Amino acid sequence: MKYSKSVDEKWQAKWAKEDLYRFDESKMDKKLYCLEMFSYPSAANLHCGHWYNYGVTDTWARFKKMQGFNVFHPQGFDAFGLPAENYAIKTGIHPKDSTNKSIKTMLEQYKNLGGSYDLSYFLSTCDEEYYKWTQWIFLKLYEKGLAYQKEAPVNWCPSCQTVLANEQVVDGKCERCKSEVSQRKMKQWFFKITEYADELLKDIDSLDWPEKTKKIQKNWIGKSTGSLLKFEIDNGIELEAFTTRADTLFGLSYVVIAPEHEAVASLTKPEYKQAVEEYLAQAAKVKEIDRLSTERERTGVFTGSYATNPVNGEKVPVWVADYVIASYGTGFVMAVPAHDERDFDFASKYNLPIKRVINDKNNEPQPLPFCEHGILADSAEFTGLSTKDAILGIVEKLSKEGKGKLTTMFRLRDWLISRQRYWGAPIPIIHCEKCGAVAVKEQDLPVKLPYNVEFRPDGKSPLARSEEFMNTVCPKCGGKAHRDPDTMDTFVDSSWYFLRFPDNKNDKEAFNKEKINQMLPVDKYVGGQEHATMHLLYARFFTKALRDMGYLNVDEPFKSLVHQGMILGPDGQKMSKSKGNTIDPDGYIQKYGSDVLRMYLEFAFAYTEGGPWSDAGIEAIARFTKRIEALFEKYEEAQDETSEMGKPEKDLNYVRHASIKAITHDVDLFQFNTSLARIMEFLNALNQYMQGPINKAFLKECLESFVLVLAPFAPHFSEELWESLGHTESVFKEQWPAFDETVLANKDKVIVVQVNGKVRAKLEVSPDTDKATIEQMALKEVTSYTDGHEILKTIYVPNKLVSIVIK
RNA sequence: GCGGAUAUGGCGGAACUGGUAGACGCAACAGACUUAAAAUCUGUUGGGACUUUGCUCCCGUGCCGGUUCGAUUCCGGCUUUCCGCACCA
Repeated sequence: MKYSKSVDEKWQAKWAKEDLYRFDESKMDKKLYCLEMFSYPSAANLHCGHWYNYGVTDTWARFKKMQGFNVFHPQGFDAFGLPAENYAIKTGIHPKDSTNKSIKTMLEQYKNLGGSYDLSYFLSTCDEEYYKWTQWIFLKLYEKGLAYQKEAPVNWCPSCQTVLANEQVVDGKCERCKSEVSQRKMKQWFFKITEYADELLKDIDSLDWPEKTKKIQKNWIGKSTGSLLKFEIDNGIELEAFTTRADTLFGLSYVVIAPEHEAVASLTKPEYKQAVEEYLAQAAKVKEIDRLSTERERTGVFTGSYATNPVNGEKVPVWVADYVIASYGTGFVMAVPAHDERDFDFASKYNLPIKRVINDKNNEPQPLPFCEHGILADSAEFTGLSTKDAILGIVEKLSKEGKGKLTTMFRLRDWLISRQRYWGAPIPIIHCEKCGAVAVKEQDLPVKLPYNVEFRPDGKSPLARSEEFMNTVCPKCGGKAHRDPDTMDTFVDSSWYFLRFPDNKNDKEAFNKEKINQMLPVDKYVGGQEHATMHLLYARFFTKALRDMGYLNVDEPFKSLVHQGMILGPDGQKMSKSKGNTIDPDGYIQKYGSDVLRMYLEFAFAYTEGGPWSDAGIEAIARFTKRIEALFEKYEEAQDETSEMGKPEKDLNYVRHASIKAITHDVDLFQFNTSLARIMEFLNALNQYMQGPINKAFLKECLESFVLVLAPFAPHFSEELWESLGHTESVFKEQWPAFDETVLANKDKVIVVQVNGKVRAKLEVSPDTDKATIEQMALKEVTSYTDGHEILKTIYVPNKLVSIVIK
């Protein structure tokens, strides 16, 4: 037998014919939901990243199937999105046509990859049967007050001609096309994810996710505890400021309002109007990216107004400055130059007073600005208190007068979901002149995307130009009305697809409650870390919102999460067409077969790390498969020379069980590289055994164990080997092999003897030797080191070592 | 700036809860087979020392220090690279 691509094809056909990977909905007690983040349909071949994600995770899924789990392993497509639309603008090929064509070719390629998918659960987010329910969820969120429309400054990408969510802006640039994002005021739809900020934060701790991802998500939500303090302005209005350091209130020397704040005009005194207006105009011109820079010098102007310090009645000037962010907190802050770096710089520049009110923990004055916690100074009755106690004391005093309270603030903003583009799910809202924004009736869903549309983007959704689409009647009053021309962010589609998979054919509801409660959470979710603050956060939000609306009973969608690393070009650089260092997996499958590619990716890297592609590495795996073939050929020709279970048999049996144990442990943890290393060791032991007289029945048993542990790593190849051993059923119907602890325990142990921490001898002892005997043997072995020295103590670690400490 | 991760042979990477550092593989070298080469198989392979070439000794997991009988692993302080956040009050 020679493993090659034709072996792949043979078994792929058999699997399909047998429907081998069918999920059994009757055995829910053993269900295991294994999911890779679904992919975007692309016209190009699968790239290394796809193989690394889908191929390698498939090994885990197959392993679990052999362990007796009823594995649910679906496959689908995140089919809406900008690339298809941009492609349409360029070529004139309709997104629907190009997408469906891409899906077809990609499905064919997923087959080549040998994935154990049950395609009867297939879904594609651009299908009407799917986006109907995306729209339905929008309506539910709208009913619940979790979807709302507001006019707000939004991130505008001039190249994509659409608004972006905060999460899609990276360093002031569009995450997708890297164009500089500008600010525009527009009326847009938002999802109130901030309503769930607290729970989203709190539940992170319960997740089996990479610590780093949890940290990123926590930071993104960005909870900070502090207080809201009320400042009376001399024009009669009251403004609230958020601060984490209410203890510094006696050091207040001015307050600052953000330029975008609506109260700016009302509190600007006439004689300062010109200066303030000039400043606002100038601030508006500053590019978002510059404004984000911490290097930039802080600027501002005095408004002419004064605010009253709520704790002591002192009047302080009100300034406008763009170092205050309008969208965080209240857009209005108190400034304590002595104990805040920004305020210190600003006060120094504009000659504002700087008053020390915090000393260090030993109550010693420190150079300013001193931003740490400490002991209060010069703060009336609070002098001498610690920062912590002073915050409580001051806020308590203020709260009695209705001027302050403890609170929490989040960095997280609401999720802007409107997109001025065509290829997405239309927002199911109708705008009526009389009734305003009116929800489309549920029975009228889906709001279908019209096919005949002019794609040319001009800042408005292409749908806005489609008369056929736009013109409709108001569901409330029956009068003339028009549809919302925007579509939803594609992250909306992917925020619930894992809920649709288990019930993908349901035409009555988005998913059946009972079914989804049994199927969720996803037990193992595998995909890139770049989704830490977008997809993974949005999907959690949807799950919690749908739970609160009574559609399911799970708190978290993804119980356990794994991020695959990235496969780099052979030069160690990120693969990119412009660098010319891309690797096309297709050629390698043609040459070696898909199992070789899969095993190469598994063996060459730590899964969560990834690393540079190496032709020598894949060649090594090809040799590994050849060595296996050679072994099996040799076995077939071998004579049965002994029926004994002598030392060679016992040694091989030990390696066999030790390998099974190690592989079982490692695959479970996504440690494929070490798993394959153990399989190689097992192979080496088999080869060594075959050099002596052969007990053929025993050898066959060992070869069967070998094929069983190899099967998830090399599914096609293993089927072929399994068949060659005389089996007629698929190896994936077999149980994952068990290991025998007694075989492992009965092996002689090597005990290391250390003297003062250095290895000086090794003992080989039988497993039943007792501690006293081992210590005696150890002492005898190292007399040349211990002679003439006093032995202070002896440490014995069972099965491992004896450590002798001498003077 | 803040937060997190990372650092191990020529290379990819192992090392369970503090217990033989370098598993497994690549590359390299030597040998076998061959007229020869490729392929294959076998062996060696972290560095150094030697007036005992050894079941030898010393050094060695980014750097400096500490805890411990014993540290790649724990603690403190640096450095590198990568990542996240970044005027968040």
